[in-house]
Amino acid sequence: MSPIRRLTDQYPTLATVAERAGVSRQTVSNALNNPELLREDTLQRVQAAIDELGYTPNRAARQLRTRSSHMIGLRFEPAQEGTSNALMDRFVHTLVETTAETGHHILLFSGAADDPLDGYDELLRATAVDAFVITDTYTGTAETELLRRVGAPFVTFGRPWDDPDAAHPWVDVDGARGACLATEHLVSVGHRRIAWLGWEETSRIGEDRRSGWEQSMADHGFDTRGLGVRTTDNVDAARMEAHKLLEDRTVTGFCCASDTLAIGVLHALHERGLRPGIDVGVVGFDDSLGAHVTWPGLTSVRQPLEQVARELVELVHSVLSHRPVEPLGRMLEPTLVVRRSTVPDAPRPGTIPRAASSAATRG
Amino acid sequence: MSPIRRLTDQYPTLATVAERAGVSRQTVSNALNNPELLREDTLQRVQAAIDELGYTPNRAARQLRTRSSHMIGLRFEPAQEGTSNALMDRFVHTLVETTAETGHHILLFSGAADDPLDGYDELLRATAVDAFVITDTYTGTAETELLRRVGAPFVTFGRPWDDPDAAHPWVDVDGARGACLATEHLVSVGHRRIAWLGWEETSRIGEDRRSGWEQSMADHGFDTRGLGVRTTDNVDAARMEAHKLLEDRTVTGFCCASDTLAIGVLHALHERGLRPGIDVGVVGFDDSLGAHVTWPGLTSVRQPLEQVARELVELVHSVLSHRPVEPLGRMLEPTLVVRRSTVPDAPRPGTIPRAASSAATRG
DNA sequence: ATGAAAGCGCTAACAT
DNA sequence: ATGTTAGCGCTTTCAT
Repeated sequence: MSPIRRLTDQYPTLATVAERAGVSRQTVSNALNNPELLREDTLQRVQAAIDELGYTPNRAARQLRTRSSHMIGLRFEPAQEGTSNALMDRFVHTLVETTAETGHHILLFSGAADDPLDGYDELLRATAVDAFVITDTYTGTAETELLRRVGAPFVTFGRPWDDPDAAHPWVDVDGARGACLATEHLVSVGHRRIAWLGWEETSRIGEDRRSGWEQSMADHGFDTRGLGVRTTDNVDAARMEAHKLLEDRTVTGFCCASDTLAIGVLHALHERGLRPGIDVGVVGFDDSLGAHVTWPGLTSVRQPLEQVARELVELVHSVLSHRPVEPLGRMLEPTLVVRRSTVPDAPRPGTIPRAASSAATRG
Repeated sequence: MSPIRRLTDQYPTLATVAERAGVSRQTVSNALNNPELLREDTLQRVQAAIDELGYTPNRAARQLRTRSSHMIGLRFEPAQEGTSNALMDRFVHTLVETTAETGHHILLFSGAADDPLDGYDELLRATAVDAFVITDTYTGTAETELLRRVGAPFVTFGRPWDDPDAAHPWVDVDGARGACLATEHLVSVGHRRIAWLGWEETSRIGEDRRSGWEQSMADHGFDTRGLGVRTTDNVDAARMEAHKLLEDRTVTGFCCASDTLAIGVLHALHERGLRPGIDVGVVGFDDSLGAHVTWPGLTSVRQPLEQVARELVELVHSVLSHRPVEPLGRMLEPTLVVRRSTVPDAPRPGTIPRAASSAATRG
């Protein structure tokens, strides 16, 4: 239990501790950073002084000397009305916890919405961060090119889609595999005519996911003609596309690129008096809040965001310690969360849990 | 346009700029921090050198000297399975953007789940943050007491419920007013027998919201006996309570403490063949993702989280510059977002938007 | 209006 | 195994 100390006091410094322990400042520093250099009894004496005084090294001083801030930068995009990083949340949580294990912190920064590079350079020049975690690789390669050019350490959530020269470590989740899991699940509960409801063709991630459905269908020898539909990621757009597809009464399965689209399908089923999970099977992608609470519960592909975060942190540490990373990329497997939109007797929908923060609780 | 510079080079320092501009280091420092001290032509020469070299002051050095990190700490709670700070997201976004305007950044940290104080003290001793934003005031006053005791600057999202001695600035949203809005809305569309479905009595926020419903009902002279129910914040629990309430066929309105509870009510209506917005009106609280996408769209109380964030940042600046804050607390008004669960011809449910980050998009 | 000197708290390099 | 010296890049104070 460290003693209470007011901010207006000076916090203890190395010198304070050194005097208290009757050693030099350097010895205290060594006790912290190279304890194996100290004799056992000296170490204990120093440690006692540190505890008594409640000493914690001044980050600024350490950072100035070592040129390492122990900060990892994460750009938090400007919020747009209606957007939400609900999933990001699981990811960021784990990022914060994992980096904390090595005394690192996450520094959130923003940048001009129209400039993906804004913010990075300044933090580097100010030596405010040691490395970046980038989560926007699907938008293009602008950030990664910039950071490579200036030699800044970084890792990405997302494979380098369009950049064969990329040499940075990355972690990604296999979207095609996710769609494959979804399709196989629909087949296993008896569906044969399974539609794909996905994003526009310009979405790399969307096309990747779609390829999993195509592959699965082909493996079973099922015809996909007329069953693959692309639209905007919107409940109502999906609802309307679903109505069109459902005019073909043989269509009984929907594999969707997102929970939003899947929920649109559920709306269409509702309007037609079709029973989700009984008459028609629907699978979403994200395992978002909507999948948890929507009636009657939405089966969805879930990404291992926690594992993504942990592996990214591991990669950051490798990069910072100049350890070679081999292989450069790690592809993780999504899983399927089964609910009543495909299996009638699956558990009931759960909660929008009261989050740990009051902002969520009160919301 | 600043020149490209590799990390392996040294970044330019004050000395570099001074040499380039033919002045002393101090003059460059003044150009940055007290430009009014310089002669116009000197200032321009220095500014030109800064631009040419792409100079940005080293944060560590500045921080060591000024004892100000320009960091604001925000504790990000450990993630628990199934929890989500979906709403936090809007809040944090705005926090990041607003603090950026004055060159501040948000530092995310974690702490042991079982110790609300963990993490704060260490950041203070390390002089890693200038101030904290606390979002957990409903859990108790442990953090605020600690920070007050050590004299650390902080502001809170949430009024100091149990702490008459609190002297810190805060911003909160009037939950009672939100429930009042919801109740009045239900009355305005013709409901008279309006039930309250809320949290357990131990929840201060829950009781505050409930009081708004009670007040509104009383103002209209409506009887609330048997209509106020408390349960856990869970879709299924709410579904079952709703069924009980709906056995009284005169009950046609539900005012809920959360979207989760409201969605549970919608499930119950569905199971009874009752039409939301036509036979029964339902209002949630949060305007969460679930409210956006759930069928047929959920009317919900929305908190001005963006404004909360902006006001908190303003308060932080006041505290840091020792400006007196008067009044200490600011209570903001929620608004009502009307959807089809109360008004049949309201706009259709929208999207779970693809967020700006790939983590969300891919999720 | 500009410059010189000192020092924030730490650690790397070297000396003992 | 421990101590001494120097200096990271900046701003504050004081001198010019």
